[in-house]
Amino acid sequence: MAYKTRAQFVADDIRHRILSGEFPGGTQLRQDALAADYDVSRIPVREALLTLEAEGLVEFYPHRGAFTTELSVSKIRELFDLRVLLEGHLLRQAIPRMTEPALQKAGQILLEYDAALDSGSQIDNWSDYNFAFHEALYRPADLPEAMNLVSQLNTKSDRYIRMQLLYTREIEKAEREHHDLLEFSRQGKADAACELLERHILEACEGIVAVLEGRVQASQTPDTPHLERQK
Amino acid sequence: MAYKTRAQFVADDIRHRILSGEFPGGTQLRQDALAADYDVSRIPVREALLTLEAEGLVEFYPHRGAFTTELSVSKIRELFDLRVLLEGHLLRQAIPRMTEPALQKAGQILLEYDAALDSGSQIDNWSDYNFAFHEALYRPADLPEAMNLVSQLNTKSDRYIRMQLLYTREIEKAEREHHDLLEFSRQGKADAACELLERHILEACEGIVAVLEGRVQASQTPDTPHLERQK
DNA sequence: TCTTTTTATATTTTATACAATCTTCAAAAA
DNA sequence: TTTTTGAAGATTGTATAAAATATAAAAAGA
Repeated sequence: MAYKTRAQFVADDIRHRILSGEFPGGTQLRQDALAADYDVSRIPVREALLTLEAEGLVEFYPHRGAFTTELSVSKIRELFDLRVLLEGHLLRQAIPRMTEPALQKAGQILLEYDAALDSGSQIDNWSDYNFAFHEALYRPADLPEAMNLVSQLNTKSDRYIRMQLLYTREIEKAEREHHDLLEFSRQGKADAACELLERHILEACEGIVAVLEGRVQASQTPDTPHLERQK
Repeated sequence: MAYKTRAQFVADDIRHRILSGEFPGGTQLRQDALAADYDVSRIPVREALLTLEAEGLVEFYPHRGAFTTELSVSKIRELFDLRVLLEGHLLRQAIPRMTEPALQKAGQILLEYDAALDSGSQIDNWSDYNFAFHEALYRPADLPEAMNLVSQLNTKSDRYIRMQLLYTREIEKAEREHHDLLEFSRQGKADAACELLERHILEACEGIVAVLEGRVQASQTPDTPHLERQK
């Protein structure tokens, strides 16, 4: 399937490369090199980078170029706290409005992934599945702006979630919790569901923080950001 | 003071023109015309429009151009509900961490605006003052990501806040509530402050909805969006 | 007359070329 | 030895020009 514009294609691909860890935090993204990579001029590359800047994955320094951003532990904690707040809000609005087709849809996504899980490591796809399930769960709330914010938060933290999954084997646990979450939702137990959701998110957060802090002393010091943070 | 790049200057100015109502929802923003306006080429204009797209003020339709977005009543309600959620979170975190200098700063902003209020209509500046005060109040929470989301929500709803202020005389009431908000914060009364904040935001929302629905039958039918909404 | 196809025009999107800015590295002065 | 200055090189930011795409208007067929 063809993309609408080259800028969009390039943006999607660079995003993937950042999220997959190919471009770690602090690396400079040279417009020339990327343009050559995709065999396009620098203009669509520039537009792609601007899009990614808006998503928080990239930061522009005037006349110095674009660099991938890096999140501190405190920022990661903040992002996950916000996820608790917003996703809790969404789930609480969604549960009373939950219809049978919506429940079916969410259940189907779970089953599909359960099957995929058995066939081997699917870390690359896990983020998408994860988000698809949560989205299906929140859809009945019919709050597109809130969903949009949640999506933003997910994009920003996605890199670190992947990293955690590479180091720990928490996918199965998350998957079990997803099943419980769906069951609570089916039964209309909003309080129990939200409580579980909060634990679900915060424990993932702590897992990431543990990996981050563990990795710092496991390998050498990680790449420091190439530039001092401005402002 | 000079801007860093032309694209940023153009983005700031177009944003202002959208928020001030010069470009109502649904108007097409032609790159040619804007480039001529600012006496620059179309590329910085394009980049500015991309920035504004990320902020939700503009939407691109591939090969058809950029159009200013328009919010439905339900979307406005959703935005203000999210403001309640996030700003409540921020205020609650901020109050226990409130220092004397922070309180002073917020108080100073209030006094400055009180003074400006007497000297005449300042609707154009009110949004900035309003945001500056709220920001000062939330700053002790030290949650930049949350502040960022709040800022986004404000930008999106700013047009409608201005509109309300043009039609109703609610500035004084909001100003009184700001003083009360600061007083509760000084006294460490988090519950009372958050409750007031919630009322403060939701009443503003209802004011906007009233104006929107009133205006529709006051003047003729407003400009319909030039394009059918896609997706 | 109505529908479908074709052509034309306007606008966006992308490529190429140029200008402005920043970084680097060496050389000179303190 | 350390600091500062300045020119070369590299990279970004912008302008102009060409290509691609969508809207509209016109023409052909049913």
